[in-house]
Amino acid sequence: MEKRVLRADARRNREAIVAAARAVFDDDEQLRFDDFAARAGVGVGTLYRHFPTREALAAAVYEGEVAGLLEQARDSTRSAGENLDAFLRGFVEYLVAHAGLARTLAAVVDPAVQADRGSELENTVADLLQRAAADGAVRDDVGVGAIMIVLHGIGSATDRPHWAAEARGAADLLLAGLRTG
Amino acid sequence: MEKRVLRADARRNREAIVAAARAVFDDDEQLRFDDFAARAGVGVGTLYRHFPTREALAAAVYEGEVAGLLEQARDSTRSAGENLDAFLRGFVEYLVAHAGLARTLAAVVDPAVQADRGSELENTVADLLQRAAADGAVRDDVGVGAIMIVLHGIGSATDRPHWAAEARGAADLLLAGLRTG
DNA sequence: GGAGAATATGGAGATCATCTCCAGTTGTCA
DNA sequence: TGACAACTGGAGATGATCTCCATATTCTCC
Repeated sequence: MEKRVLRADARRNREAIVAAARAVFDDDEQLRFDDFAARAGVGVGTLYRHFPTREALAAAVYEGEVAGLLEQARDSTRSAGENLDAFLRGFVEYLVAHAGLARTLAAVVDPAVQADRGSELENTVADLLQRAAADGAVRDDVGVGAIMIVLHGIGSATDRPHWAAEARGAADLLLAGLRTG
Repeated sequence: MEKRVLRADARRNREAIVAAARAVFDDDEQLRFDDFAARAGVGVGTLYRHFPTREALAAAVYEGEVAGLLEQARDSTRSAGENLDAFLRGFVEYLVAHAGLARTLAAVVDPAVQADRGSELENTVADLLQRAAADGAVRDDVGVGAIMIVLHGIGSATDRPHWAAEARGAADLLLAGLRTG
């Protein structure tokens, strides 16, 4: 986890790049990596300094996107079981609504990277799961990993003809499986 | 579905390429596409004529691999429910045992391609599912797509630290979800 | 507010994987 | 065995990726 403070121009450029990349991904445009620089009004060198690989760029976009979702994750007026349920369904709906983004990110974000850094997404799901299990709302012998795998599957299937419906089906299956004693 | 009969030398080369590729994938070697040709003792041109893209090559390997698994899919001494259960668990075990292969294939075989051509794998799962549902062994409101998505997630998660365990966990969840009324 | 020191920039061009093309070889069939 | 179609191999064109560094911008401290 880097601590270095970026110079003002560096931060500005970094943000411009991420913003441009998010737009490109969301539109599902297929762009040469170099062109992301042009989109952001920045030189190639700058792009590469901030994001050495396509993956790094995708990870940065991903982080920003997920942050928004995580905020709604915990709602104290609901039970732990309801929270888990709502979050997972919400996540799937988000993916469905942003297929382009989901496609790019799934294709490009290495699951191992997310796992290594204990991604916030995974931590949040782990927490929701643990609370729901403690409440007896779901079984307690399932790891977060299994859930992450299913989520990743959903995110990487955007090209399937009836993806949206199938994604919801997979989520249903997942939640039904969790509720099993 | 091609019908053309290949000349003897062409068939020989094609098979050599697929065999070499399977070995490379299984060892999880990262090779320039051109080098697959050298591995198979064949010129680059030949490689490209048979397999215009990396995906095409992966698909050929994939087809060969899956064929083996499908043979064991139906066992008339077992109930439809048991068959589905056994096949899905067997598939996961196969992936676990061939992580390198699973990684490459998942990374490279476009899910849409599989879906378009009604891949044999999908057809088989659909059939097993339908029979199990008719038997009342599993719910009847789930499409194959949902299952394929989970399987794809399992196949693409090979880089996660505790992949094997998590893969089995995901399969458990899937099967438990299917059994729900 | 100005003189360094530190940090960041951009884009020309090196590098390297991908893919095409076709002169030559091999297999097939009568 | 000859004639023709099918197939081969690999040199080189193509085009994306990434490096390098002379120049520019920001920061710090007096």
